[in-house]
Amino acid sequence: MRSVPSIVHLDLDAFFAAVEQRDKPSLRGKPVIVGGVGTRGVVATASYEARVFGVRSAMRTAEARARCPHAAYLTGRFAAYRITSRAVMAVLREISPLVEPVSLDEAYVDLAGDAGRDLSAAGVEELAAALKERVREVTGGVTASVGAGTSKLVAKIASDLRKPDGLLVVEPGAETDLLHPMPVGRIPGVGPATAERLRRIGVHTVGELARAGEPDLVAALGQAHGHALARLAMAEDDRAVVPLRESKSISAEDTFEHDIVDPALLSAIIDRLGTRVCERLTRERLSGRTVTVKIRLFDFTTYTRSATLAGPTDDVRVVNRLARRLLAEVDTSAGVRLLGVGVSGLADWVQEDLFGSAADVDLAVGPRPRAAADVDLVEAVGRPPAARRNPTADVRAGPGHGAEAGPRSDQRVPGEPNPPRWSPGQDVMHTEFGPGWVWGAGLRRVTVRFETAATGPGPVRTFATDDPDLAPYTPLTWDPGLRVSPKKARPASPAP
DNA sequence: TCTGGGGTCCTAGGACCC
DNA sequence: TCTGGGGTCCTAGGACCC
Repeated sequence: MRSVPSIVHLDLDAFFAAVEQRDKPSLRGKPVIVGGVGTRGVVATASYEARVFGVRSAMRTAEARARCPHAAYLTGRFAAYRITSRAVMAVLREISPLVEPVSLDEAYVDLAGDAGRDLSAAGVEELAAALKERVREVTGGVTASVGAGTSKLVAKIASDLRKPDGLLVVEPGAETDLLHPMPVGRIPGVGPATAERLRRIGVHTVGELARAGEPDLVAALGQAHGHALARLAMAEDDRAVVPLRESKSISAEDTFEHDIVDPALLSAIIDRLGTRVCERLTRERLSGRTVTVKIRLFDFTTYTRSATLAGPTDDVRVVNRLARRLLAEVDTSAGVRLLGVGVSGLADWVQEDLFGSAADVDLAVGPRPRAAADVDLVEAVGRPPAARRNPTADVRAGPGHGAEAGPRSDQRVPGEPNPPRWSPGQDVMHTEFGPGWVWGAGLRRVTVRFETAATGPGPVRTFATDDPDLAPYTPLTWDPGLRVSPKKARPASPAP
């Protein structure tokens, strides 16, 4: 927790609905509801005029229609929201480079770091008031609620308290007086399930939460959640404002107007969803190893099935084939309400499929080949730019980093002992398995020397990427019985 | 006419490795 | 041959957020 209220939280009021009212003057002053308009739709955003009738986010659209039949019901125009959001984020970055967008309509700003700034409560309030005015200008009239305080928690709660179009700076030292009377559900991260568990141990307010012992909270909520809430209740929150968050998964899902039984149709939908995901992967220059299929049945029971490839891919054929296989693991004969496809385990480099085919990759489901650090790399060249996701590879690093070699997971024989590993000081690694991988995250060129028992010193092969910016993930095949020579026995560097 | 779509983080158990 | 602890990876599900 800081000594000055230098964290600002900005929240655009009823954002989607506000953009609609801005673009269609006839909607101004009227209830506007943005969300799914079908029979299974839910409300994404309700304008304040609609909230008067009790319409809320996440409410079924059918119920919203019952409460507020005269409202305008609109599906989202996300391109417009995105453009408006970008303009707001740009305004925030004029104030400080430390801007963390939480969603299209929400962001934190860290004012610390600018030594010359007046970070007194009065100074921050003046800045926030000017900020609200700038946001209104650049968005064409969309209003924002702004909170500021000594932590993310306090800034967020402050902006919540003054919605809509409000401003609150919480003075340092006043945090617990503000928080303690509140119901626990006001703390972000405390939803219905957590609130119920807390109620059962007699905790209803943040003050009671602060007085509860951490051991009791951990027992009721688990280690991470219990510990985090015990701290938040005492306004202890040192979470940083993180300007750049890397995405961890990309997914697409669809709820159907009517439940689907036809397997061929389900398969076709899986393909469509997988294609959507891969298009995004490609556009964002990402690839991923884990494919997940989500299946919601007619009765809302929900299954996920996932499988992890030996190497990352953004290949729509690979993703779709695997997704269809995962779909087949679940009995869908009674009707499917929702299907989803996701890819996680993201890397920001694309597999260079130099020696394999998509079909090979598809087969290579299973854990990534385990590390055999210090494998016989004759030479490894290339360090990725610091900005890239994969940190600099250290060829001599331990498991999980740098160069690895091992059998392809799909080539392992269950029950058989694991293949030999390379260890420092070892002269020769005998490989008795078939096809193998050499993997060098962050490397651009990898040279491997082979030596066979039969032929003596064997071929030297170099694997490289075309794009100097990319790391290779190079599946290569070597012959059973091949021996690999150690680094210390290497000859002069071979030409690539 | 019950319950969206895009995400993140956590837990727990099993496999496997050292 | 047995025992065991710690760590990582993978899978499935759940809570939560906007």
